[in-house]
Amino acid sequence: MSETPAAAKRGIPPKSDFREWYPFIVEAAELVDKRYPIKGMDVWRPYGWKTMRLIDDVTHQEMERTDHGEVNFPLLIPEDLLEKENRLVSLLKTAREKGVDPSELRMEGEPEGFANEVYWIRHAGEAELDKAMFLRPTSETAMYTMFPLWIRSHADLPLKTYQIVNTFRYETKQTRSFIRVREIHFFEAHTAHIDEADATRQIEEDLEIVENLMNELKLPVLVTKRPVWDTFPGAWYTIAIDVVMPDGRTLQVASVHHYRDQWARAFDITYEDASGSQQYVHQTTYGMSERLLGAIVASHGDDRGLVMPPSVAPVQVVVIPIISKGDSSDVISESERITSELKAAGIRVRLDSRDIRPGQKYYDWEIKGVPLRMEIGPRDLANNSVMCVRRTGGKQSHSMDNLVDTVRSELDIVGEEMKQQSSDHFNSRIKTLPAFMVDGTDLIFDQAIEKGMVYEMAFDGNDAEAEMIEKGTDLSFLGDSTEAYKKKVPCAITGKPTTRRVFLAKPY
RNA sequence: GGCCCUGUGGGGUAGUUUGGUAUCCUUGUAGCUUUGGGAGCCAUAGACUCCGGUUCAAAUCCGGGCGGGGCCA
Repeated sequence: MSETPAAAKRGIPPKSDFREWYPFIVEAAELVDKRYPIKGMDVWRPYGWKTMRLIDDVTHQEMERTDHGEVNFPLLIPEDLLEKENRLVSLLKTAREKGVDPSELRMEGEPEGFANEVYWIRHAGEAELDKAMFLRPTSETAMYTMFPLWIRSHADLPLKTYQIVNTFRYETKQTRSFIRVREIHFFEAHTAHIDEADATRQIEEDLEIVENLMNELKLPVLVTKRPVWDTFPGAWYTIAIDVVMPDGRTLQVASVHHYRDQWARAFDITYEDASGSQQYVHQTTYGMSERLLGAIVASHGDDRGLVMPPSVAPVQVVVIPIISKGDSSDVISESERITSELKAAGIRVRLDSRDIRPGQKYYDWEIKGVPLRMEIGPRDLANNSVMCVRRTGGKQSHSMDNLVDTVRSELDIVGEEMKQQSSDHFNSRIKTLPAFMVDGTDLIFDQAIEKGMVYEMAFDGNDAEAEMIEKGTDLSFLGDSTEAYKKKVPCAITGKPTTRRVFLAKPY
């Protein structure tokens, strides 16, 4: 990919230099302003916030469709609830360790959970508080304090709730807009069920929601069950959704957790079943964040700027009048007319009537990723036509008649092209791990491991063997693909036939 | 968590070694030209991260805070 002269003039780094391109583009497209003086806390600008809101709209629609109720919990959580969570997490950790062969154990993980990365509130004015509070890093403890009050009998189940709120994590590592931030625009769904099987059905519904959403955003994803050592603290298992970024590293954009009745036991969430006895509920959670926007920026953008999926583009169509001397009033009035016609049809359209040259306008809207540009000049007017330019490429004159239909189909084409391009990239970044031999703790590969790739392999080994592969490849286990191999394949390390299909990658 | 590097107009930079007048590009604004389907010219605006120290004098040297980047665990 080479830098276009126009892009160079505007100072846009080529996308192949992703580390430079990404931070430049999020500011140049006016998604955020990073100059706010706290690390990892960007200011959302109107264009960025509108995009996020449109992504949230899709989420809301899916929640509505699946009968989740929206709630809104307080930002602050009292200290003792965190201790409750920590006790649960360490209890589970111990249990997990007991159930596994010690030789297979991995000596890592974070027994403290979120404790080290929460923001504390210990004072009100100068006075120290009797009861310290913290800013939610996620809302399990807050919600599960209320769930026992809401759940009495089996008739109250399933309880399906969600909220879209800001959460806080004190990140010490390098922050990056949308990808790693300290104040997170967060979506979390929390459900409670009558038994494990019903909770499992919820997990399936969640994955269906993920599929719908990713289809709207034109993002191909890896869906994997995380390895035990990478499971969310307190979860029975975790299914994570990762996007493959332009540099081949993966970005986790969503995760779904099956808690079984583990949290219910810690928070005493019970219901009375049909026979009159008390039972613990089984719970799930489903989380997503502004990383979705980060993935859109990274996946679809090009050397000239962003490319917005039509479903969430704040401006789907920009109308640019090409003014010429003399009879410019016709061009302007016609531009206004088609703008209101499209607006009336529910299309997000903007008329750019600024008194600057058209070329300047093209650059501005290109960098913002507007899917469709319509140019109207005297020549078009004479032919009863408009010039349509797709952000994904292609320029075509269309009749002014049936304009709404034309725009809809042009937007669909942009969406299809985005889908095609992102899945081409996705497929080109996934390879089968080359065969290797084990020499002590070293791995000797037939072919070199390429940087910037996601590798898949058949795997049926233990944790120690997994760790050896991670060290030997300098990649991390994402986990078991939800789409296993159809036929049994020999495990890459033990040779045992297995259908387990594992992905390895360098995660963000 | 440990170690190293770094901070100059809105954005990107030169200058820091050797202390004294801050460079260029971009952007903004005004104007000229072009009369507009991705132009050019001129003028102008705008900066040394903060606090302290050394010094006649600090962007420059020293210490600390805050911010940014990298490497290791």
